[in-house]
Amino acid sequence: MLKLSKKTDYAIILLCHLGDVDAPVSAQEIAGNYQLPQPMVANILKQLGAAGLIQSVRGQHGGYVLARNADSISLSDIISVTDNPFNLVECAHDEELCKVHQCCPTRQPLVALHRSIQRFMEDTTLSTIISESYFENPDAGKTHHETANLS
Amino acid sequence: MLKLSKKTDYAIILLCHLGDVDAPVSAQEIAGNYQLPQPMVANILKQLGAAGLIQSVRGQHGGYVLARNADSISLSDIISVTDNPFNLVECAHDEELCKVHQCCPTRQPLVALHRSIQRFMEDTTLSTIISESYFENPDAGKTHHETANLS
DNA sequence: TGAAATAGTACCAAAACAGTACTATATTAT
DNA sequence: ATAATATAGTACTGTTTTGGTACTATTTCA
Repeated sequence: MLKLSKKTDYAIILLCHLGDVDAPVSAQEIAGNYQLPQPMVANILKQLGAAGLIQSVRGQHGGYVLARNADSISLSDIISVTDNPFNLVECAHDEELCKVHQCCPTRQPLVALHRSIQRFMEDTTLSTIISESYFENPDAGKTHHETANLS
Repeated sequence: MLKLSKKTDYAIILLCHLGDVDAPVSAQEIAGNYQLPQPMVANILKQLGAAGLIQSVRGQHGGYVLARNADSISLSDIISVTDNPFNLVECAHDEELCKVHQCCPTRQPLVALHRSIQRFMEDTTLSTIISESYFENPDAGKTHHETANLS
């Protein structure tokens, strides 16, 4: 289905939160804040850490902080970690995967759609997301947010 | 995952084919032509028929023809039938589905992405696809195509 | 040394996907 | 008439993905 996975959905929320504070934030803290399943949140944070999008601080009072500036983390980066590298159609990146690229009636336009989406996701950064969410909700800068359930 | 299902992939191929000929084409004929699994092709055609995108002709020498002009069948129409109505995030259509739309940090930008993709899929019609595929491959008008495997 | 955190996996149930199969009905050629 | 060739409708199944849990080890600080 053409839909973001919950994992990606959650990841965006977590990253938005991290982009919003300076001190390390723990998995438990975020999970409690948005009422998301704690083990899931922990796992996603581990993955985001392994991918280098966030940095971990171990030990008591540890947690996670963004590894780079919010405007250098794109939606595409996030999806690559929590979903997979985006591929609307398999042949979008590797033309040879399509056995009949010589006369495939659908490749050209689908690859065009793929590129269009890809570009959008590269242009949309965490800071875009954060600032847009502020626009919709002036209170979002507070420490406490409510449950979120998007995708 | 953010990927087209095989069903949608096949559906586009089938519709392209139907948009290319005037006489009714049978499921068997198309399946053989592209070397796609015949029962799948048959099922997809049934679905497309039930949805009103194509018209069926029963009995011997029966088959399917497009129910409307190729430029009035959009990618969005197709995906609605073979995948589901497109929903990048659940709250895109029904704001109330998101329990915290008041302070959800991700809704605004994701809905923007949703709309952008949605619009692209509405603007891309079967005739767009067919003409673009011709541009890539001048031989595509022939009766016989090779196996296609996109998504 | 114990509490609180991350690190790294391994696991599991439920849903979606890809594909098959079967029965019924319609149309046409013979 | 009836056999052949289609669609119509629907139910089924194996595999993969998704969503979520659990466990063990390690790090850090009070």
